[in-house]
Amino acid sequence: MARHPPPASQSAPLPSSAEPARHRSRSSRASGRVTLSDVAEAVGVSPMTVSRALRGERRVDPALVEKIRATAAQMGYVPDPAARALASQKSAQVLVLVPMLSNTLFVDLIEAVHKELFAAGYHALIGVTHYDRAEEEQLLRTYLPMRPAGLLLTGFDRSPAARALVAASKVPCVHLMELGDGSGTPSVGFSQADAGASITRHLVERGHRRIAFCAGQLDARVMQRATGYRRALQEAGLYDPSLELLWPRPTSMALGAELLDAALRLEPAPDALFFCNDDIAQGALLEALRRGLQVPQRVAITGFNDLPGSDQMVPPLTTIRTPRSHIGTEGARMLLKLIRGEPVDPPSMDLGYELVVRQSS
Amino acid sequence: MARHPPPASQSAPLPSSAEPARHRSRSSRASGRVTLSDVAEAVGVSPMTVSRALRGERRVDPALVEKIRATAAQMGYVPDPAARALASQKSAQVLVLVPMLSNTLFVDLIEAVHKELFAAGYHALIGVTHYDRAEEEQLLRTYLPMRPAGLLLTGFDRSPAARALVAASKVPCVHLMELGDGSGTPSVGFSQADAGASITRHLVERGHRRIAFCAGQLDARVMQRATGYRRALQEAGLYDPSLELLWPRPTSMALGAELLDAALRLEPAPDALFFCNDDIAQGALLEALRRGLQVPQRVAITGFNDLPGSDQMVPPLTTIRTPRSHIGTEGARMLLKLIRGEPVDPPSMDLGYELVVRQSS
DNA sequence: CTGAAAGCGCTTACAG
DNA sequence: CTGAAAGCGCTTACAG
Repeated sequence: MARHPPPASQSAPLPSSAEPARHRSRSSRASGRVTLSDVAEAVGVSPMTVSRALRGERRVDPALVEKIRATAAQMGYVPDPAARALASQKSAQVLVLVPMLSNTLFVDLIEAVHKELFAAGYHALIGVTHYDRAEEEQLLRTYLPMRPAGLLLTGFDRSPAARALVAASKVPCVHLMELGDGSGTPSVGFSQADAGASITRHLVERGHRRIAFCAGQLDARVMQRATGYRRALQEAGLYDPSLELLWPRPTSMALGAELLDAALRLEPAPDALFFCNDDIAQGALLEALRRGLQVPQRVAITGFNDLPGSDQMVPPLTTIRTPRSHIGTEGARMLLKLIRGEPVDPPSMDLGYELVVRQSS
Repeated sequence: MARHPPPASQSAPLPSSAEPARHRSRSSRASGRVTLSDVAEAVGVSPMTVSRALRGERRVDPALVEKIRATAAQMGYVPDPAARALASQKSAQVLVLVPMLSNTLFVDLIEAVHKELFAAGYHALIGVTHYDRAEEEQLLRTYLPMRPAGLLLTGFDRSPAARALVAASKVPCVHLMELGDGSGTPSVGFSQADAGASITRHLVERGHRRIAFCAGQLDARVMQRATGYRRALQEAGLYDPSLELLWPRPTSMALGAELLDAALRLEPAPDALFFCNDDIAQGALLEALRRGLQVPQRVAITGFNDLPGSDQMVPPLTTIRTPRSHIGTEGARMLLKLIRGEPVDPPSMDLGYELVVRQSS
């Protein structure tokens, strides 16, 4: 093991920061990679000490740490994530599963998650389930063997097999967007049902009496909003099941136009439409424009989520602003705590929502 | 190494597919993980043979392969990606860097890339640069040490340091969305300049004489579209630099409204506006609606990319449909070839674009 | 077609 | 505060 020539790099000029560190030919590795041992040899200590120093572990002489840090930087040493993962039995990756990226809601969520995680030295590995239980299961089967440090899942609706995979992996996991059932499962979100009830009540207060619920996608959260809608209308004595348009098709602006059309054909016609998501509400608003239908005079329209463009609509859309960025940040923080073995006292964190009244209602 | 009790799992019932395979207590590993050696022992061959059989390498007795496959499946064996990466010096991850996820253009790109890569056994590791060279550099510094099998980058505009990192890593790399400079750099995209010229010419043919170019973000591809715009107007003898509104701010529907306002204040006023992206064009269309400004009679409006909603606008937006899904698919395929060491004969693949004429022009 | 040996680059666990 | 030993779970390269 002593076939290295004496280290010469210490007197070498520092590489320009604009260039990647050159690989040293003095390395014994065929890969040309600078390893922990290379650094250890250059400094004249054991690899273990370098490992400790670089990871900021206690119990290393501060002066030595400084020297090791400097030498490592100068030599362009970068830890090998694969080796680290293999030795420590865990990676720096956090698996983040969302239903869809075309809904900007989840883009906001991911951006916030990434930012928080990256700052803590973790990487977000993003998986998209397309609202498909089988796909989610496959993603878990594929990525769980990578020993992610943590797991961030959207909601609670998944297959028993998926649940079992997560449980068996013992990887710390936080659920986002919804609140748990109080059983102590870590989650960060808000009450989708309460939010649905809130915007429905707003419509009732505005004097509307025949309020339809127009939905596409029909995922778990949409159905929770429907629950809130029902609750609010029942309380007001205005509930009529024939006013629920629950279409399983994926949402889009075009679907919103179709839903508006269908809703207006109901007899007697509704005087207000609660769309389960802003994209279909926007589509409905544009369809109303095309038809010359006055909103909200002829029919009020509301959405959910406050997505980009909703404030630009004609008229601007009344909606529920959901705290997805905040959820991403707090969800990541909670996960980080779990990863570190710290306690999370309220395992379920309610971040609320906000009714944004604009001119469409 | 002979401290295992005799394998009993062969007669054990197959685990229900709805449950993850249980960890065998007979494993010598503290991690409880089923390893290659466990499978080898159960079958009665060497770990090397199991490794070869499971990877589908030639030169293994077909009958043995079958037996190994079955036993591995029954035992719930899953290869450890970290160990594999460490031993083979490369991972199954492909690093995909895009500027922004809030532009659905890149979501479509990523979806297509993921699908193609996943089917080939690779995983897309997504990084978002936010149109920031420093961020891109940092992502490369962070993820390149993971030894990704390949690299998928958006465009060619990056810092010299980023280029150097990519080159030094020797990781196969394909550039997406733009075409190369003909120097043989692998790329899949289309000519942004030609597309910009094409839609400009369309406006000229419609009889417009004062055609403004309204842009936000001003990334490399936007500026290439501007180049095409200029070229087309110069050819028509209609070029006027004062008609170029180049705003560096990030695009949004609200910015589109502002750009419309600014464009209409030009003197003499333009009769057509070419927006560099559909989101700002949509914003402009809505602002025109608010002002009661007739489109296209008073002013024609066109966009770029054909994003969701453009066909729903009032009036529907004339735009350029860009083949991002196709680019994602073909880009991933080209990368897969490079990874396998196969030749890619035209290293630059032009997938074209399509002028979509609707009612806004 | 199959296997024994060595090693990938780290960290864990145990000593001192 | 520091280090020698062993091992994480695979694959490469060399034999046969």
